[in-house]
Amino acid sequence: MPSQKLIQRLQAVVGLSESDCYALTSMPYTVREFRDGEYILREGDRASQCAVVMSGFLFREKTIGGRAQILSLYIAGDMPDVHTLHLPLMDHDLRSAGPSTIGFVPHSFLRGLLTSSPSLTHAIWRETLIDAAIYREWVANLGARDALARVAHMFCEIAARAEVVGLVKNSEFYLPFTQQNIAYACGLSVVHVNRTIQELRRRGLIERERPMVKLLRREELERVAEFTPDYLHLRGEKGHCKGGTGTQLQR
Amino acid sequence: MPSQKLIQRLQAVVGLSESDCYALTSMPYTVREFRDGEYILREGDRASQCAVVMSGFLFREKTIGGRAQILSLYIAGDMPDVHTLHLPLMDHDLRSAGPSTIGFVPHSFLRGLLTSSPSLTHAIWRETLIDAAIYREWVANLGARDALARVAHMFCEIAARAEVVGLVKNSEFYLPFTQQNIAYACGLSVVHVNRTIQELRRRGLIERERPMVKLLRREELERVAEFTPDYLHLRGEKGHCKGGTGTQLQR
DNA sequence: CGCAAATTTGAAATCGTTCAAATCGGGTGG
DNA sequence: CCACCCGATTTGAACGATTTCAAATTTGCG
Repeated sequence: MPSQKLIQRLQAVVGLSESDCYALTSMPYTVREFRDGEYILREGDRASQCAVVMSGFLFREKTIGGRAQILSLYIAGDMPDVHTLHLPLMDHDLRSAGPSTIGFVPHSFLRGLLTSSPSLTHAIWRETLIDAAIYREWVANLGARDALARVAHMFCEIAARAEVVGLVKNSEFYLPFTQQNIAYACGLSVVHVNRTIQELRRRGLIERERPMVKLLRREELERVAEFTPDYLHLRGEKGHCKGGTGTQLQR
Repeated sequence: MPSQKLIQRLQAVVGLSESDCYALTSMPYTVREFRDGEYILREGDRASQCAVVMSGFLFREKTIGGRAQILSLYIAGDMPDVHTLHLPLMDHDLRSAGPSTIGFVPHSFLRGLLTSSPSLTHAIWRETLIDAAIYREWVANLGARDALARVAHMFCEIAARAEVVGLVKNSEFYLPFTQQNIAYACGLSVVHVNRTIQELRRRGLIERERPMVKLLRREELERVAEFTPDYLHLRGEKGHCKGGTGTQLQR
Protein backbone atom coordinates (compact mmCIF):
# COMPACT_ATOMS: atom_id res chain seq x y z
CA MET A 1 0.00 0.00 0.00
CA PRO A 2 1.58 3.32 -0.98
CA SER A 3 -0.07 5.02 1.96
CA GLN A 4 1.90 3.28 4.67
CA LYS A 5 5.15 5.20 4.70
CA LEU A 6 3.36 8.25 3.36
CA ILE A 7 1.21 8.32 6.47
CA GLN A 8 4.24 7.72 8.63
CA ARG A 9 5.90 10.71 7.04
CA LEU A 10 2.85 12.98 7.16
CA GLN A 11 2.49 12.08 10.82
CA ALA A 12 6.01 13.27 11.38
CA VAL A 13 5.46 16.61 9.72
CA VAL A 14 1.86 17.52 10.53
CA GLY A 15 -0.13 14.94 12.41
CA LEU A 16 -3.22 13.53 10.77
CA SER A 17 -6.78 13.05 11.94
CA GLU A 18 -8.38 9.60 11.94
CA SER A 19 -10.50 10.48 8.96
CA ASP A 20 -7.54 11.82 7.01
CA CYS A 21 -5.71 8.58 7.64
CA TYR A 22 -8.72 6.62 6.53
CA ALA A 23 -9.01 8.67 3.36
CA LEU A 24 -5.35 8.06 2.60
CA THR A 25 -5.51 4.33 3.18
CA SER A 26 -8.41 4.09 0.78
CA MET A 27 -6.52 5.81 -2.05
CA PRO A 28 -6.83 4.13 -5.40
CA TYR A 29 -3.46 3.44 -6.94
CA THR A 30 -1.47 1.44 -9.41
CA VAL A 31 2.00 0.14 -8.71
CA ARG A 32 4.97 0.06 -10.99
CA GLU A 33 8.54 -1.07 -10.55
CA PHE A 34 11.39 0.97 -11.97
CA ARG A 35 14.93 -0.06 -12.65
CA ASP A 36 18.09 1.89 -12.01
CA GLY A 37 18.17 5.06 -14.05
CA GLU A 38 14.65 4.66 -15.45
CA TYR A 39 12.55 7.76 -15.89
CA ILE A 40 9.36 8.20 -13.90
CA LEU A 41 8.76 11.53 -15.62
CA ARG A 42 10.67 13.52 -18.18
CA GLU A 43 11.04 17.21 -18.80
CA GLY A 44 8.13 18.30 -20.93
CA ASP A 45 5.77 15.57 -19.68
CA ARG A 46 2.35 16.43 -18.36
CA ALA A 47 1.43 14.35 -15.34
CA SER A 48 -2.10 13.20 -14.57
CA GLN A 49 -1.20 11.18 -11.50
CA CYS A 50 1.14 11.54 -8.54
CA ALA A 51 3.91 9.19 -7.58
CA VAL A 52 4.28 7.92 -4.03
CA VAL A 53 7.57 6.24 -3.28
CA MET A 54 6.80 2.85 -1.74
CA SER A 55 10.37 1.64 -1.67
CA GLY A 56 13.62 2.58 -3.31
CA PHE A 57 15.08 5.88 -4.23
CA LEU A 58 14.18 8.62 -6.70
CA PHE A 59 15.94 11.77 -7.76
CA ARG A 60 15.16 14.89 -9.77
CA GLU A 61 17.56 15.89 -12.45
CA LYS A 62 18.07 18.76 -14.79
CA THR A 63 20.52 18.78 -17.67
CA ILE A 64 22.39 21.98 -18.31
CA GLY A 65 24.77 22.36 -21.16
CA GLY A 66 25.38 18.62 -21.24
CA ARG A 67 26.03 18.35 -17.52
CA ALA A 68 23.49 16.66 -15.30
CA GLN A 69 22.54 18.28 -12.01
CA ILE A 70 20.68 16.27 -9.43
CA LEU A 71 18.25 18.58 -7.67
CA SER A 72 16.83 16.50 -4.85
CA LEU A 73 16.29 13.00 -3.54
CA TYR A 74 13.22 11.03 -2.50
CA ILE A 75 12.76 8.00 -0.30
CA ALA A 76 9.83 5.85 0.80
CA GLY A 77 6.86 7.96 1.93
CA ASP A 78 7.77 10.91 -0.26
CA MET A 79 5.53 12.26 -3.01
CA PRO A 80 8.08 13.75 -5.39
CA ASP A 81 5.62 15.16 -7.87
CA VAL A 82 2.61 16.45 -5.97
CA HIS A 83 3.49 19.75 -7.54
CA THR A 84 2.16 18.39 -10.84
CA LEU A 85 -1.33 18.84 -9.36
CA HIS A 86 -0.94 22.57 -9.89
CA LEU A 87 1.99 22.68 -12.28
CA PRO A 88 1.48 19.67 -14.54
CA LEU A 89 4.24 20.50 -17.00
CA MET A 90 7.51 18.98 -15.85
CA ASP A 91 10.53 21.28 -16.10
CA HIS A 92 12.98 18.51 -15.18
CA ASP A 93 13.30 14.73 -15.03
CA LEU A 94 12.34 12.36 -12.24
CA ARG A 95 14.32 9.11 -12.19
CA SER A 96 14.93 6.02 -10.15
CA ALA A 97 18.28 5.36 -8.50
CA GLY A 98 18.52 1.63 -8.07
CA PRO A 99 15.27 -0.34 -8.32
CA SER A 100 12.19 1.27 -6.84
CA THR A 101 8.51 0.59 -6.33
CA ILE A 102 6.20 3.49 -7.02
CA GLY A 103 2.49 3.86 -6.39
CA PHE A 104 0.56 6.17 -8.70
CA VAL A 105 -2.51 8.01 -7.50
CA PRO A 106 -4.73 9.83 -10.02
CA HIS A 107 -4.76 13.61 -9.83
CA SER A 108 -8.55 13.48 -9.98
CA PHE A 109 -8.71 11.46 -6.77
CA LEU A 110 -6.25 13.71 -4.97
CA ARG A 111 -8.09 16.83 -6.05
CA GLY A 112 -11.27 15.38 -4.58
CA LEU A 113 -9.46 14.50 -1.39
CA LEU A 114 -8.04 18.00 -1.09
CA THR A 115 -11.27 19.87 -1.72
CA SER A 116 -13.03 17.73 0.86
CA SER A 117 -10.35 17.97 3.55
CA PRO A 118 -8.77 21.30 4.44
CA SER A 119 -6.48 19.51 6.88
CA LEU A 120 -5.15 17.24 4.15
CA THR A 121 -4.73 20.25 1.90
CA HIS A 122 -2.68 21.75 4.67
CA ALA A 123 -0.66 18.56 5.08
CA ILE A 124 0.08 18.09 1.40
CA TRP A 125 0.70 21.75 0.70
CA ARG A 126 3.04 21.71 3.65
CA GLU A 127 4.89 18.78 2.14
CA THR A 128 5.50 20.77 -1.04
CA LEU A 129 6.73 23.66 1.10
CA ILE A 130 9.16 21.42 2.93
CA ASP A 131 10.36 20.27 -0.46
CA ALA A 132 11.03 23.94 -1.21
CA ALA A 133 12.80 24.40 2.13
CA ILE A 134 15.07 21.52 1.17
CA TYR A 135 15.89 23.20 -2.13
CA ARG A 136 16.81 26.32 -0.22
CA GLU A 137 19.21 24.35 1.91
CA TRP A 138 20.72 22.88 -1.24
CA VAL A 139 21.18 26.33 -2.71
CA ALA A 140 23.08 27.19 0.44
CA ASN A 141 24.91 23.88 0.29
CA LEU A 142 26.13 24.44 -3.24
CA GLY A 143 26.74 28.14 -2.84
CA ALA A 144 28.43 28.32 0.52
CA ARG A 145 30.00 25.02 1.54
CA ASP A 146 33.21 23.41 0.35
CA ALA A 147 33.32 19.89 -1.06
CA LEU A 148 33.78 18.12 2.26
CA ALA A 149 30.91 19.89 3.98
CA ARG A 150 28.75 19.53 0.91
CA VAL A 151 29.00 15.78 0.65
CA ALA A 152 28.74 15.38 4.42
CA HIS A 153 25.63 17.53 4.40
CA MET A 154 23.99 15.34 1.80
CA PHE A 155 24.58 12.28 3.95
CA CYS A 156 23.22 14.03 7.03
CA GLU A 157 20.07 15.12 5.25
CA ILE A 158 19.27 11.73 3.80
CA ALA A 159 19.86 10.10 7.17
CA ALA A 160 17.56 12.56 8.94
CA ARG A 161 14.82 12.04 6.39
CA ALA A 162 15.22 8.28 6.32
CA GLU A 163 14.99 8.12 10.10
CA VAL A 164 11.51 9.62 9.98
CA VAL A 165 10.23 6.68 8.00
CA GLY A 166 12.22 4.06 9.86
CA LEU A 167 14.79 3.42 7.17
CA VAL A 168 17.86 3.94 9.33
CA LYS A 169 19.11 1.04 11.40
CA ASN A 170 22.21 1.22 13.43
CA SER A 171 23.14 4.55 11.82
CA GLU A 172 23.09 2.81 8.48
CA PHE A 173 20.88 3.47 5.49
CA TYR A 174 20.41 2.60 1.86
CA LEU A 175 21.81 4.98 -0.75
CA PRO A 176 22.02 3.48 -4.23
CA PHE A 177 24.22 6.25 -5.62
CA THR A 178 27.46 5.88 -7.49
CA GLN A 179 30.13 8.48 -6.86
CA GLN A 180 29.15 9.90 -10.21
CA ASN A 181 25.60 10.42 -8.90
CA ILE A 182 26.96 12.10 -5.80
CA ALA A 183 29.10 14.28 -8.02
CA TYR A 184 26.04 15.37 -10.02
CA ALA A 185 24.15 16.06 -6.83
CA CYS A 186 26.91 18.06 -5.19
CA GLY A 187 28.14 19.95 -8.23
CA LEU A 188 31.58 18.34 -8.05
CA SER A 189 33.69 16.15 -10.32
CA VAL A 190 33.71 12.38 -9.74
CA VAL A 191 37.38 12.48 -8.98
CA HIS A 192 36.91 15.02 -6.27
CA VAL A 193 33.93 13.21 -4.80
CA ASN A 194 36.10 10.16 -4.58
CA ARG A 195 38.76 12.04 -2.67
CA THR A 196 36.19 13.74 -0.49
CA ILE A 197 34.61 10.45 0.52
CA GLN A 198 38.02 9.07 1.27
CA GLU A 199 38.63 12.03 3.51
CA LEU A 200 35.32 11.48 5.32
CA ARG A 201 36.28 7.85 5.77
CA ARG A 202 39.76 8.75 6.92
CA ARG A 203 38.29 11.06 9.55
CA GLY A 204 36.14 8.21 10.77
CA LEU A 205 32.90 9.99 9.90
CA ILE A 206 31.33 7.54 7.51
CA GLU A 207 31.64 4.02 6.20
CA ARG A 208 30.50 3.37 2.70
CA GLU A 209 29.91 0.01 1.11
CA ARG A 210 27.47 0.39 -1.71
CA PRO A 211 24.65 0.58 -1.47
CA MET A 212 24.82 1.30 2.26
CA VAL A 213 26.18 4.31 4.12
CA LYS A 214 26.94 4.25 7.81
CA LEU A 215 27.36 7.42 9.79
CA LEU A 216 29.92 7.32 12.57
CA ARG A 217 30.51 10.08 15.09
CA ARG A 218 27.30 11.76 14.09
CA GLU A 219 27.88 15.01 16.00
CA GLU A 220 31.30 15.51 14.46
CA LEU A 221 29.90 14.70 11.03
CA GLU A 222 27.10 17.22 11.50
CA ARG A 223 29.63 19.77 12.65
CA VAL A 224 31.72 19.25 9.54
CA ALA A 225 28.57 19.41 7.40
CA GLU A 226 27.26 22.44 9.32
CA PHE A 227 24.05 20.48 9.41
CA THR A 228 21.03 21.53 11.42
CA PRO A 229 17.83 19.68 10.66
CA ASP A 230 15.43 22.54 11.34
CA TYR A 231 14.87 23.20 7.65
CA LEU A 232 13.29 19.75 7.38
CA HIS A 233 10.50 20.99 9.66
CA LEU A 234 10.01 17.71 11.46
CA ARG A 235 7.80 17.90 14.48
CA GLY A 236 8.93 15.05 16.63
CA GLU A 237 5.35 14.74 17.91
CA LYS A 238 2.93 11.94 17.23
CA GLY A 239 -0.40 12.31 15.49
CA HIS A 240 -3.70 10.56 16.00
CA CYS A 241 -3.34 7.55 13.79
CA LYS A 242 -0.65 5.03 13.14
CA GLY A 243 1.44 4.90 10.04
CA GLY A 244 3.50 1.87 9.21
CA THR A 245 6.19 0.94 11.65
CA GLY A 246 8.20 -1.11 9.23
CA THR A 247 11.95 -0.97 9.48
CA GLN A 248 12.78 -2.37 6.11
CA LEU A 249 16.35 -1.59 5.27
CA GLN A 250 16.90 -2.78 1.75
CA ARG A 251 15.90 -0.38 -0.98
CA MET B 1 -2.84 48.74 -2.80
CA PRO B 2 -0.73 45.63 -2.42
CA SER B 3 -3.05 43.70 -4.70
CA GLN B 4 -2.25 45.60 -7.87
CA LYS B 5 0.98 43.99 -9.00
CA LEU B 6 0.02 40.81 -7.21
CA ILE B 7 -3.00 40.47 -9.46
CA GLN B 8 -0.89 41.34 -12.46
CA ARG B 9 1.46 38.54 -11.55
CA LEU B 10 -1.24 35.99 -10.72
CA GLN B 11 -2.83 36.79 -14.06
CA ALA B 12 0.40 35.93 -15.74
CA VAL B 13 0.74 32.58 -14.05
CA VAL B 14 -2.82 31.32 -13.67
CA GLY B 15 -5.52 33.68 -14.77
CA LEU B 16 -8.04 34.81 -12.20
CA SER B 17 -11.82 34.94 -12.15
CA GLU B 18 -13.66 38.23 -11.57
CA SER B 19 -14.63 37.19 -8.08
CA ASP B 20 -11.07 36.17 -7.20
CA CYS B 21 -9.87 39.56 -8.33
CA TYR B 22 -12.52 41.23 -6.29
CA ALA B 23 -11.59 39.20 -3.24
CA LEU B 24 -7.96 40.17 -3.69
CA THR B 25 -8.66 43.86 -4.13
CA SER B 26 -10.63 43.85 -0.90
CA MET B 27 -7.76 42.38 1.12
CA PRO B 28 -7.15 44.08 4.44
CA TYR B 29 -3.54 45.11 4.83
CA THR B 30 -1.07 47.32 6.56
CA VAL B 31 1.84 48.95 4.81
CA ARG B 32 5.37 49.35 6.01
CA GLU B 33 8.48 50.79 4.45
CA PHE B 34 11.81 49.06 4.85
CA ARG B 35 15.27 50.45 4.36
CA ASP B 36 18.22 48.82 2.70
CA GLY B 37 19.26 45.70 4.55
CA GLU B 38 16.36 45.78 7.01
CA TYR B 39 14.82 42.50 8.06
CA ILE B 40 11.22 41.71 7.19
CA LEU B 41 11.52 38.37 8.98
CA ARG B 42 14.34 36.61 10.74
CA GLU B 43 15.24 32.98 11.14
CA GLY B 44 13.28 31.64 14.08
CA ASP B 45 10.41 34.12 13.71
CA ARG B 46 6.84 32.91 13.55
CA ALA B 47 4.80 34.83 11.03
CA SER B 48 1.12 35.65 11.43
CA GLN B 49 0.80 37.67 8.27
CA CYS B 50 2.08 37.50 4.72
CA ALA B 51 4.15 40.09 2.95
CA VAL B 52 3.22 41.35 -0.49
CA VAL B 53 5.92 43.32 -2.24
CA MET B 54 4.37 46.59 -3.39
CA SER B 55 7.60 48.13 -4.59
CA GLY B 56 11.26 47.54 -4.09
CA PHE B 57 13.26 44.43 -3.77
CA LEU B 58 13.48 41.64 -1.16
CA PHE B 59 15.77 38.68 -0.78
CA ARG B 60 15.99 35.55 1.31
CA GLU B 61 19.22 34.83 3.06
CA LYS B 62 20.74 32.03 5.07
CA THR B 63 23.98 32.32 6.99
CA ILE B 64 26.25 29.32 6.93
CA GLY B 65 29.46 29.24 8.85
CA GLY B 66 29.69 33.02 8.81
CA ARG B 67 29.09 33.29 5.08
CA ALA B 68 25.77 34.69 3.83
CA GLN B 69 24.01 32.92 1.00
CA ILE B 70 21.22 34.68 -0.82
CA LEU B 71 18.58 32.12 -1.73
CA SER B 72 16.14 34.03 -3.89
CA LEU B 73 14.86 37.43 -4.91
CA TYR B 74 11.45 39.07 -4.87
CA ILE B 75 10.00 42.00 -6.76
CA ALA B 76 6.69 43.84 -6.84
CA GLY B 77 3.75 41.45 -6.99
CA ASP B 78 5.57 38.62 -5.22
CA MET B 79 4.50 37.14 -1.92
CA PRO B 80 7.80 35.92 -0.53
CA ASP B 81 6.41 34.32 2.58
CA VAL B 82 3.09 32.71 1.73
CA HIS B 83 4.73 29.54 2.90
CA THR B 84 4.42 30.81 6.47
CA LEU B 85 0.71 30.01 6.18
CA HIS B 86 1.60 26.35 6.50
CA LEU B 87 5.14 26.56 7.81
CA PRO B 88 5.09 29.54 10.16
CA LEU B 89 8.58 29.02 11.59
CA MET B 90 11.13 30.83 9.46
CA ASP B 91 14.28 28.84 8.70
CA HIS B 92 16.03 31.81 7.08
CA ASP B 93 15.92 35.61 6.89
CA LEU B 94 13.88 37.82 4.60
CA ARG B 95 15.42 41.25 3.97
CA SER B 96 15.05 44.36 1.89
CA ALA B 97 17.61 45.31 -0.74
CA GLY B 98 17.33 49.04 -1.15
CA PRO B 99 14.16 50.69 0.15
CA SER B 100 10.94 48.76 -0.29
CA THR B 101 7.24 49.09 0.43
CA ILE B 102 5.57 45.99 1.78
CA GLY B 103 1.90 45.26 2.39
CA PHE B 104 1.05 42.81 5.15
CA VAL B 105 -2.05 40.66 4.98
CA PRO B 106 -3.14 38.67 8.05
CA HIS B 107 -2.88 34.90 7.81
CA SER B 108 -6.40 34.67 9.16
CA PHE B 109 -7.79 36.62 6.23
CA LEU B 110 -5.84 34.59 3.68
CA ARG B 111 -6.94 31.33 5.24
CA GLY B 112 -10.55 32.44 4.90
CA LEU B 113 -9.94 33.44 1.31
CA LEU B 114 -8.36 30.09 0.51
CA THR B 115 -11.03 27.92 2.12
CA SER B 116 -13.72 29.84 0.28
CA SER B 117 -12.04 29.83 -3.11
CA PRO B 118 -10.53 26.65 -4.54
CA SER B 119 -9.33 28.61 -7.54
CA LEU B 120 -7.41 31.03 -5.36
CA THR B 121 -6.00 28.10 -3.40
CA HIS B 122 -4.82 26.77 -6.71
CA ALA B 123 -3.36 30.13 -7.71
CA ILE B 124 -1.51 30.73 -4.46
CA TRP B 125 -0.35 27.16 -4.04
CA ARG B 126 0.89 27.36 -7.58
CA GLU B 127 2.84 30.48 -6.69
CA THR B 128 4.63 28.61 -3.93
CA LEU B 129 5.38 25.82 -6.39
CA ILE B 130 6.86 28.25 -8.87
CA ASP B 131 8.97 29.57 -6.04
CA ALA B 132 10.20 25.99 -5.61
CA ALA B 133 10.83 25.64 -9.34
CA ILE B 134 12.99 28.74 -9.12
CA TYR B 135 15.00 27.22 -6.29
CA ARG B 136 15.55 24.16 -8.43
CA GLU B 137 16.92 26.32 -11.19
CA TRP B 138 19.22 27.97 -8.66
CA VAL B 139 20.48 24.62 -7.49
CA ALA B 140 21.32 23.89 -11.11
CA ASN B 141 22.77 27.36 -11.49
CA LEU B 142 25.13 26.98 -8.56
CA GLY B 143 25.93 23.35 -9.19
CA ALA B 144 26.43 23.28 -12.93
CA ARG B 145 27.26 26.70 -14.34
CA ASP B 146 30.51 28.63 -14.23
CA ALA B 147 30.73 32.16 -12.89
CA LEU B 148 29.91 33.94 -16.14
CA ALA B 149 26.82 31.85 -16.87
CA ARG B 150 25.76 32.06 -13.26
CA VAL B 151 25.73 35.82 -13.05
CA ALA B 152 24.22 36.12 -16.51
CA HIS B 153 21.50 33.69 -15.52
CA MET B 154 20.59 35.75 -12.50
CA PHE B 155 20.16 38.83 -14.67
CA CYS B 156 18.05 36.90 -17.16
CA GLU B 157 15.77 35.54 -14.49
CA ILE B 158 15.17 38.85 -12.81
CA ALA B 159 14.47 40.47 -16.15
CA ALA B 160 11.97 37.78 -17.12
CA ARG B 161 10.16 38.08 -13.83
CA ALA B 162 10.21 41.87 -13.83
CA GLU B 163 8.76 41.94 -17.32
CA VAL B 164 5.66 40.12 -16.11
CA VAL B 165 4.82 42.95 -13.77
CA GLY B 166 5.84 45.71 -16.13
CA LEU B 167 9.08 46.64 -14.40
CA VAL B 168 11.30 46.40 -17.44
CA LYS B 169 11.55 49.35 -19.75
CA ASN B 170 13.80 49.45 -22.68
CA SER B 171 15.51 46.23 -21.50
CA GLU B 172 16.38 48.03 -18.32
CA PHE B 173 15.34 47.20 -14.77
CA TYR B 174 15.99 48.08 -11.18
CA LEU B 175 18.40 45.89 -9.20
CA PRO B 176 19.59 47.47 -5.97
CA PHE B 177 22.35 44.95 -5.40
CA THR B 178 25.97 45.68 -4.71
CA GLN B 179 28.53 43.35 -6.20
CA GLN B 180 28.81 41.90 -2.72
CA ASN B 181 25.11 40.99 -2.82
CA ILE B 182 25.54 39.40 -6.21
CA ALA B 183 28.49 37.48 -4.84
CA TYR B 184 26.36 36.13 -1.98
CA ALA B 185 23.62 35.19 -4.39
CA CYS B 186 25.88 33.44 -6.87
CA GLY B 187 28.22 31.74 -4.43
CA LEU B 188 31.23 33.69 -5.68
CA SER B 189 33.74 36.11 -4.21
CA VAL B 190 33.20 39.84 -4.71
CA VAL B 191 36.42 40.10 -6.62
CA HIS B 192 35.34 37.47 -9.06
CA VAL B 193 31.88 38.95 -9.44
CA ASN B 194 33.56 42.20 -10.31
CA ARG B 195 35.61 40.54 -13.02
CA THR B 196 32.65 38.55 -14.26
CA ILE B 197 30.53 41.66 -14.65
CA GLN B 198 33.37 43.38 -16.45
CA GLU B 199 33.48 40.45 -18.81
CA LEU B 200 29.73 40.64 -19.45
CA ARG B 201 30.14 44.33 -20.11
CA ARG B 202 33.14 43.75 -22.35
CA ARG B 203 31.13 41.26 -24.39
CA GLY B 204 28.43 43.87 -24.80
CA LEU B 205 25.84 41.80 -22.96
CA ILE B 206 24.91 44.14 -20.15
CA GLU B 207 25.27 47.69 -18.96
CA ARG B 208 25.29 48.28 -15.26
CA GLU B 209 24.92 51.61 -13.53
CA ARG B 210 23.58 51.06 -10.09
CA PRO B 211 20.87 50.57 -9.37
CA MET B 212 19.89 49.82 -12.97
CA VAL B 213 20.85 46.93 -15.23
CA LYS B 214 20.35 46.98 -18.96
CA LEU B 215 20.41 43.84 -21.01
CA LEU B 216 21.92 44.14 -24.49
CA ARG B 217 21.92 41.42 -27.11
CA ARG B 218 19.38 39.44 -25.14
CA GLU B 219 19.62 36.24 -27.19
CA GLU B 220 23.39 36.09 -26.84
CA LEU B 221 23.11 36.82 -23.13
CA GLU B 222 20.57 34.04 -22.70
CA ARG B 223 22.82 31.71 -24.66
CA VAL B 224 25.74 32.51 -22.38
CA ALA B 225 23.48 32.05 -19.35
CA GLU B 226 21.93 28.89 -20.79
CA PHE B 227 18.69 30.53 -19.79
CA THR B 228 15.30 29.15 -20.75
CA PRO B 229 12.35 30.69 -18.97
CA ASP B 230 10.14 27.59 -18.88
CA TYR B 231 10.88 26.96 -15.20
CA LEU B 232 9.15 30.24 -14.39
CA HIS B 233 5.90 28.72 -15.67
CA LEU B 234 4.56 31.91 -17.16
CA ARG B 235 1.52 31.44 -19.31
CA GLY B 236 1.67 34.36 -21.67
CA GLU B 237 -2.15 34.35 -21.75
CA LYS B 238 -4.45 36.92 -20.28
CA GLY B 239 -7.00 36.29 -17.55
CA HIS B 240 -10.45 37.71 -16.95
CA CYS B 241 -9.69 40.74 -14.90
CA LYS B 242 -7.18 43.54 -15.11
CA GLY B 243 -4.22 43.92 -12.84
CA GLY B 244 -2.32 47.17 -12.69
CA THR B 245 -0.63 48.26 -15.83
CA GLY B 246 1.84 50.58 -14.19
CA THR B 247 5.32 50.74 -15.58
CA GLN B 248 7.03 52.28 -12.62
CA LEU B 249 10.74 51.85 -12.99
CA GLN B 250 12.27 53.12 -9.80
CA ARG B 251 12.44 50.64 -6.93
C1' DC C 1 35.84 -16.28 -16.26
C1' DG C 2 35.48 -12.05 -18.48
C1' DC C 3 33.64 -7.72 -19.45
C1' DA C 4 31.87 -3.28 -18.15
C1' DA C 5 31.11 -0.16 -14.78
C1' DA C 6 32.81 2.01 -10.67
C1' DT C 7 36.52 3.40 -7.86
C1' DT C 8 41.05 4.97 -7.23
C1' DT C 9 45.52 7.31 -8.23
C1' DG C 10 48.72 10.79 -10.19
C1' DA C 11 49.89 14.98 -12.31
C1' DA C 12 48.94 19.14 -14.72
C1' DA C 13 45.88 22.76 -15.70
C1' DT C 14 42.14 26.10 -14.32
C1' DC C 15 38.88 28.68 -12.28
C1' DG C 16 38.00 31.11 -8.53
C1' DT C 17 39.69 32.85 -3.87
C1' DT C 18 42.26 35.60 -0.88
C1' DC C 19 44.85 39.41 0.48
C1' DA C 20 46.11 43.92 -0.03
C1' DA C 21 45.95 48.19 -1.92
C1' DA C 22 44.28 51.83 -5.19
C1' DT C 23 40.54 54.35 -7.15
C1' DC C 24 35.95 55.89 -7.67
C1' DG C 25 31.60 57.96 -6.16
C1' DG C 26 28.09 59.81 -3.49
C1' DG C 27 26.73 62.07 0.63
C1' DT C 28 27.73 65.12 4.72
C1' DG C 29 29.27 68.75 7.46
C1' DG C 30 31.85 72.83 7.62
C1' DC D 1 31.23 74.84 -2.69
C1' DC D 2 34.75 72.14 -1.01
C1' DA D 3 36.97 68.68 1.89
C1' DC D 4 36.43 64.60 3.71
C1' DC D 5 34.87 59.99 4.44
C1' DC D 6 32.99 55.65 3.79
C1' DG D 7 31.29 52.17 1.09
C1' DA D 8 31.66 50.16 -3.48
C1' DT D 9 34.32 49.05 -7.32
C1' DT D 10 38.54 47.93 -9.39
C1' DT D 11 43.30 46.07 -9.92
C1' DG D 12 47.33 42.99 -9.17
C1' DA D 13 49.47 38.99 -7.66
C1' DA D 14 49.88 34.74 -5.14
C1' DC D 15 47.55 30.91 -3.61
C1' DG D 16 44.33 27.02 -3.35
C1' DA D 17 40.40 24.12 -4.21
C1' DT D 18 38.63 21.64 -7.66
C1' DT D 19 38.80 20.02 -12.50
C1' DT D 20 40.56 17.62 -16.21
C1' DC D 21 42.98 14.08 -18.42
C1' DA D 22 44.72 9.67 -18.46
C1' DA D 23 45.53 5.35 -16.73
C1' DA D 24 45.40 1.56 -13.20
C1' DT D 25 42.77 -1.12 -10.16
C1' DT D 26 38.77 -3.04 -8.13
C1' DT D 27 34.06 -4.67 -8.13
C1' DG D 28 29.88 -6.61 -9.62
C1' DC D 29 27.48 -9.21 -12.82
C1' DG D 30 26.20 -12.43 -16.70
